[in-house]
Amino acid sequence: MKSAIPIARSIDGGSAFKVAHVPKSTLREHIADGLRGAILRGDIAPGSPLVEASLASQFRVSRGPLREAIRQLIDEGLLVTVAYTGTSVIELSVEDVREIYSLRIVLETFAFEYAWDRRDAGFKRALQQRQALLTASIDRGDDEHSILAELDLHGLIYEFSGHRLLQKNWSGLRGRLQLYWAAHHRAHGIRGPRRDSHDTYVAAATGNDLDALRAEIREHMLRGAERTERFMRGEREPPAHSSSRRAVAPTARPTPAPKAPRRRFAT
Amino acid sequence: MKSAIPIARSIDGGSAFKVAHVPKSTLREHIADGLRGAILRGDIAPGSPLVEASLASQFRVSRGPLREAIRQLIDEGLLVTVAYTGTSVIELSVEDVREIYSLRIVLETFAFEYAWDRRDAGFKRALQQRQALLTASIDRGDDEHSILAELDLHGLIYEFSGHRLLQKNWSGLRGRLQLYWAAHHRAHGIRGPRRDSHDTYVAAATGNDLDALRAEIREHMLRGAERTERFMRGEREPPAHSSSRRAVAPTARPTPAPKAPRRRFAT
DNA sequence: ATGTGGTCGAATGTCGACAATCGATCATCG
DNA sequence: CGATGATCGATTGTCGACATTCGACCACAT
Repeated sequence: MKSAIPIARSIDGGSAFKVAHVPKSTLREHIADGLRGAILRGDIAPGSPLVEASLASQFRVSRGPLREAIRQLIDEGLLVTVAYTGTSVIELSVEDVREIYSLRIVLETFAFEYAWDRRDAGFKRALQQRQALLTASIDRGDDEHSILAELDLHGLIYEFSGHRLLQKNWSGLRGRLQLYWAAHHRAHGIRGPRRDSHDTYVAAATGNDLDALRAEIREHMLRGAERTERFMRGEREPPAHSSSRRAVAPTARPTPAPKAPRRRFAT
Repeated sequence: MKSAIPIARSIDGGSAFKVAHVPKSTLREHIADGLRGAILRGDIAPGSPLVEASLASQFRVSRGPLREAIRQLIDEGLLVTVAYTGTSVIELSVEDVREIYSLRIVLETFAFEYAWDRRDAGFKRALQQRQALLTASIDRGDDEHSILAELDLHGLIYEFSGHRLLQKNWSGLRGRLQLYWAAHHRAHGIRGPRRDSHDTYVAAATGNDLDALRAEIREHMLRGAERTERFMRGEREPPAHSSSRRAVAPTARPTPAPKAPRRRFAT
C-alpha cells in the first residue's frame, strides 16, 4: 500500500520526532493521483481518449488544475497528447516492454550494487516481509494485489538505495509495468506471478554473492519480459467487443459511453 | 537557403522524403523551450526564485501556459516548487552530482552494450565528427560551446541506440549536467573539457573491445565526477555579492532586480 | 531583549469564458 | 463514381479575474 512515508529530518537539533509531510493540499495533486489510479487500475483502458471537460466535471474541478495533472501524467509516461487533438492513455507495444525490461535489468542490478554493503538486518527483514505479502496474495488467488505486491518487492532495493534519480526512474517504470500487467490481466483473466521465481530472487538478494544476484536478476527479467511479450502477442483487437471479464468494480468512472464518433489519432 | 518547410508525405507511396515535425505550435512548448534555455544558459541563477506573473509578462503570455511549462521543467528536474510558496531553479548539491555520474556510468555503458553490434561506418563517422567539433571548441577557447559539444559527443550513443526510455533518461541527465557545468563555469571562469580525455573515449567507442570501453567509461565518468565535485566544494555562498565575473552577456533577461524582500524557502 | 500574536502584502492556486484548431461530414466538380 | 473543397461540431489552447495561502513586518506582553 503506502510505501515509505517521507521523513523530514531535523537540521541540527537532535529532535526525536519524525514528521510526515502534510497530506495533500493542491487540487492538482489530488487529480493526478486520482487519474493515475484510474488509469493503473484499468478504469480507463489503454488507447482510450481523455476529454478534459468531461474529466473536469467528474473531478468537480476546472480544467486548469486538470490540465496540469494531465501534463504530469504525460511526463510520467502514462498519457500521450497531440495539440488541439486530444490526449489518450498510452498504447501497449512490445517494443516498450522490451525497453522497460532491458532497463530494469540494468537499473535493478545497479541498485543492488549501489547499496550492496549497506544491506542490514532491517533490509532483509523488509524484503522477506514483502515476499510474504506477495506469496500470500498469490496463494489467495488475488491477482490484482499480486501485481502490486510483486512491484513492491522489487521496489524495495530502489527505496533502500537512497538514490533519488534511481527512485524516480523506478517509479516511472513501475507505473508502466503496472499498466501493462493490469491490462493483460483484465484481457486474459489468468495471470499472477510465480512463487518459486521470487524465492530465488529473495535468496540471492539477501545472500553475499553479487555475481549470482546479477545472473538471477537477468534471468528473472528475461523470464518476465518473455512472458509479458507472449501475452501481448497473443492478443489482437483490444477494442471493446468481448465481455470476457468485467471483474473490476468501477469505483470512479467506467468511461461515460463507448460511442466513438470522432476517431482521433491514427488507428 | 535551407527550406525548413514541412513536407507532407504521401500515405502509401514509397516517398523518398523525410518529414520533420512541424515546428512548434503551442505556447507552452515555446515557453518551456525559452525557459529551459534561460536556465541552462545561466540567465537565471540556480536557487533564484521564479515569479509566475513576472515571467508571464516577460513572455507576453498569460499564467496558464506558463504554469504548464513550469510543471514540465519541474518534471525534467530543473525546477522545484512548493505549493503556495514559490518555484525556484534547483540548487546544486554534491549529492546530486554523485547520483548523476553514477547513473551515467550505468546508462552509457548499457547504451553501448545495447547498440554494440549495430555500430556501423555512419556511427563512427558521426562520433568522430562530434569529436572534431568538440576539439575545435576547446582549441578555440570557447568554453560555453565546449560544454555543449561534450554533451553532444556523449549523447550520440543514446541517440543511436534507438532506446526511447534511454534517450529520455539521457535528456534529463544532460539538462542537469549542462546546468551544473554552466553554473560552475560562470562561477569560476576557467574550465573546459580536456582533449586527450575524449580521444581515448572515442577510440574505445569505435573499437571492438567492449570490456575496454566499459573501463574507459567508468574512468571517464569518475574523473568527471571528481572534477565537478571539486569545483562545487571550492565554492560557498552563491548569492550575489561578488562581481568576480559577469562575463556572460544577458541576452534575454538578467533577472529583473536582485531585491530579495521575501525570503522564501529555507536559506 | 526575547518571544508572541496579529496584520498586511504578495505570490500561487483556481475558476469560468473566449478563441484557435482539428476531424468528420457533406456538397460539389471532374 | 472518385476526388476535392467547404462547413460544422467538438475539443483543446489561452486569457483575465478572483480566492487562498504563505512569509514578513510590527506592535505588544513577558
